[in-house]
Amino acid sequence: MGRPPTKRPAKALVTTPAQTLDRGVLPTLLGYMLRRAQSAVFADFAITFQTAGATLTPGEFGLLVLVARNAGLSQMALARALGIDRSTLVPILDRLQARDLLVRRRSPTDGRTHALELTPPGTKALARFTALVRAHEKRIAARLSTAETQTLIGLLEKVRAGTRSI
Amino acid sequence: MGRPPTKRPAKALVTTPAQTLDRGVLPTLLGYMLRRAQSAVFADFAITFQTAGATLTPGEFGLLVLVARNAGLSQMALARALGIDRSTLVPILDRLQARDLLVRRRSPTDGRTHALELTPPGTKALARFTALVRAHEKRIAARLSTAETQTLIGLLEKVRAGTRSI
DNA sequence: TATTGTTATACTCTATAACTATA
DNA sequence: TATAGTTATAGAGTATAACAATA
Repeated sequence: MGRPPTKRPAKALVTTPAQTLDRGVLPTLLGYMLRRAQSAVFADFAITFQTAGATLTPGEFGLLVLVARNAGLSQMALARALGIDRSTLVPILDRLQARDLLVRRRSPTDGRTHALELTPPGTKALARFTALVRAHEKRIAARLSTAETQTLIGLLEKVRAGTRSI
Repeated sequence: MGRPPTKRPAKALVTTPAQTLDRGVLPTLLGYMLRRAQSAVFADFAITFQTAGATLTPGEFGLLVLVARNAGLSQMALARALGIDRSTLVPILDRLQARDLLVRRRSPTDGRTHALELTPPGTKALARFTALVRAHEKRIAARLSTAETQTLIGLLEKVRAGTRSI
C-alpha cells in the first residue's frame, strides 16, 4: 500500500482546527446516517483486530462463519449468500486459503464444483475471531441498552427488506 | 468496467434455486446487520438514479451538498469532513469537475488552496439529485413509521458516537 | 447447452510517500 | 519549516466477458 519508503519520516498531522461544516439536510437522511454509522463501525472493527494483532475484515469474518456453518458448500452458493459475483470471490478465497484458514476440495459428486471447508487451524482461528467480534460488538453497542440494540437490529432488517436490491 | 465485448450476448442468469444457508450468529450481530442494510440501501440508491437516467453515488451526493452549503471551502476541509485522505479526494473532484458540476478556483487569500464551489449547472443538478434522494429515502423507510425512522436515525448516531474511529 | 470456477480486464475507493507551489 | 494540492504507486472490492472443464 503506497509508495516504497525512501526519505521523510511520517509526521504527526495536526492540521487546522477542523471547523465543523454545515451538512444541510444530510443528518436527516437515513441513507447518510446509515453510511456514517457503518463506516465508523468498520473502523472500530479494524482497530479491534489490529490491536489484537489479528488480520481480518468484517466480510472475511462473515465468509468464514458461512463456511463453518455450511461445510462443503460450493463457491457459487457462497457467492450468492454473500451477494457478490463468483469472480469476485476467487481472490478472496485465494487469500484465505493462502493463510491456511480454508480449503477448496474437489466435490466427489460434481466435478465442476469445489466443496469449501475450514481447515483445523481455520476453525481454531474462527473461535478467536469470534471472541474479538464479541468485544467489538460490545463496544459499538455500549451506548445502547439491550432493548435498544434489539430495536436497532429489527429496524435495520425492516429497512433492508424494504429496498429493491437487485 | 470488464472486458471489451466480443461475442456472446448477456444471458439471463437463473441459477440454482438458492437454498438459504445457515448464517449462525451473524443475524444477531449489529455490525453484520448494519453492513447488510447499508449494502441494500446503496443498491437501492443506485437503482433509483439509474432508473432516472442520472449518474451519482451516495458519496458524491454528500460531497455536493457539503460544497453547496459551504461554498469556497478548501479541498483539505472537504476531505476532513468526508473522513478521507486529501489524495483520495483529487480524482473524485476531477470527475465532478469534468462533469461541470463544480469548479476549483484559486483562493485570493491563500495561493496554496482551492476554493470549491458548485457551477450553475451543478446547483441545478443538485436540486434534481435531491429530489431523487427524497424518493429513495421514502422507499427505504417505507416499512417504518415516522417515529421509527427518527428512532433509527437516533440509534445510528449513538452507535457512531460510541465507536473508536481513528 | 448450461453451470462452475478461473482468468483477463477495468473501474472505484482507499491509503502512503513524495513532489511542487506557496505560506 | 509547514501546509495544500497533485502525482505515483499499490491493494481491496467490485464487476463483465470469455475460457476450460464438467455436467
